[in-house]
Amino acid sequence: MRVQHGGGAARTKRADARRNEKALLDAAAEVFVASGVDAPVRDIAAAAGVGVGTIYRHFPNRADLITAVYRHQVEACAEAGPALLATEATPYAALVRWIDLFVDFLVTKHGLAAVMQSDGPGFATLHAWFLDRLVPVCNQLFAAAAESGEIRSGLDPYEVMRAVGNLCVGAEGDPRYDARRVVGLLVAGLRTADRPG
Amino acid sequence: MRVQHGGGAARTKRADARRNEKALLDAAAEVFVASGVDAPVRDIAAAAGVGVGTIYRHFPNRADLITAVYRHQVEACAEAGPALLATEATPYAALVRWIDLFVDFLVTKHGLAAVMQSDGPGFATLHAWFLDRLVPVCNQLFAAAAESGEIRSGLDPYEVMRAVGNLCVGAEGDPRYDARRVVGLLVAGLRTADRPG
DNA sequence: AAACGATACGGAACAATGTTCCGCTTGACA
DNA sequence: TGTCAAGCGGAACATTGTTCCGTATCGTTT
Repeated sequence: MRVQHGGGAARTKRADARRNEKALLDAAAEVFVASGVDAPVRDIAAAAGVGVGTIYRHFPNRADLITAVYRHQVEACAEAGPALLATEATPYAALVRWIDLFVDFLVTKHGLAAVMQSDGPGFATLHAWFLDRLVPVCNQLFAAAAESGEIRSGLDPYEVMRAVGNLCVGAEGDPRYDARRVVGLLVAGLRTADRPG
Repeated sequence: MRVQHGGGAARTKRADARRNEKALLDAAAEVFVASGVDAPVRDIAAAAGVGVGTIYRHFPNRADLITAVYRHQVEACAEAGPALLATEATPYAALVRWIDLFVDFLVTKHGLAAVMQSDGPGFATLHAWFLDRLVPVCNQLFAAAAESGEIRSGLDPYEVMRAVGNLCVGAEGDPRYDARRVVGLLVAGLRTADRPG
């Protein structure tokens, strides 16, 4: 008899399936580091020692695999927002540090930023998931920094997050382009024209 | 006897070849408008009424075709720089208007911005050509605006141009993301913290 | 006008890559 | 141990950029 059955509860998965899923996630993470996020599906399958069919059984498409690989890190970034707000001297300082965190995350994953704004069918999911998770956090930081008069009001967190993501595209491999620096410029543009103090 | 021969002068091309090249450029321009810059090569060939081989005879790869299609518009944008500097009230105003021009150009060509930062082998050419032509113009505007104390000094035109290009990626199709607005934020970040007047 | 050779053309064929399909294998449970 | 749904491997398919080569065409020469 099944451990769980019916009633809408999650079905137990076979042991080999669980094992393969983990192998896949680990292999994908390694391959992404070595060859970039746009590494061929076949390479990932080979690295995990499974067939391509197995990938697609666990992850409906490439984007879902990418999502799964980075889920924890995005989660950590999201959770860092409120923490920074509590820790830093001012809301604006917290905002700056949080965006730094996000930029570091994107820039250190070869090609992740590029894939984030790809308009392929499956990537909409990835895109949406990232933003759904992070935009509310950004919104909270914006609200606090606007409240303290350090940044303009009326900024759209979604739009700014997308802008920051876009600015991270193609960093790495071009010593003349520093994503952190240009994001710094953008964040400077967020400040109120007339600042208190 | 050949009209021109030897001595390094350009070889005369056959009449049908010239005709096909023009047909190709016209067809490509139309297809790009209708289906985006990432339209399949076959579609362009079909629209021009030629075989794919003919495309590759005239343009070594997709990127070269794209370059050829937009050459005139980029040229016009480059030439607008000095003109604006002469026309507008202040260098900063000229800079703002010029960047607007560039953003409009990128945003109205579906997918052009996206392809600009693709790291494919052939796209390096496209990328390089755009920047080679526009960075000096930007540099001139920056120099003037820095001179008048309206923007920070030490800004790298190449880096800022790339940033603006990146910000244009994926505009269109997302009513929540307005490239012009976020570029405005970035440009605001260029201003000196302490402005005269 | 006819012949000829270089130029150009068309589209089949190749390579890379995401995705689907299906016959075979295997783990879980009776 | 027998059964069978869950799971697996990898061949096959679809799409797209690019190359190749046999054939057609243009421009020149006779």
